[in-house]
Amino acid sequence: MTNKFNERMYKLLKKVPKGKITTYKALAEAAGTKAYRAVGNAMNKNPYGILRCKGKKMVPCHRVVASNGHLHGFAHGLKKKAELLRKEGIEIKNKKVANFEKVLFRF
DNA sequence: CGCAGTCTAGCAC
DNA sequence: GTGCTAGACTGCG
Repeated sequence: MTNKFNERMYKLLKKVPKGKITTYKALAEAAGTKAYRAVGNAMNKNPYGILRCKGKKMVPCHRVVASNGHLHGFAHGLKKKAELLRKEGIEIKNKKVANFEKVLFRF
């Protein structure tokens, strides 16, 4: 039905600059909801996966982590996402964001 | 660690 | 079309 929730997530996610990340909580609250679960669900089940980062619609789900900076079971492999994040300047340590607070983007 | 709260998508009837 | 289940979460006990 309404893609509004989805679009909101993507928009907010796109608002996150490179080398920065955000959390499900931040996205949900920024979207005006408390459904942190729905945020992750939208990323996973919806058409804008990380693989769409080909220059069109870019939804860097890998830039979204749990509230504690921990990389929760992403869809395409935590390892891949960890490397991607590291490439953007985000340090990953044991599947967690080392400098989480430093790279965390606040809306 | 386990339960409750909140929302979307998918499958069943 | 309506109803129930599952899910990449968070907060509290």
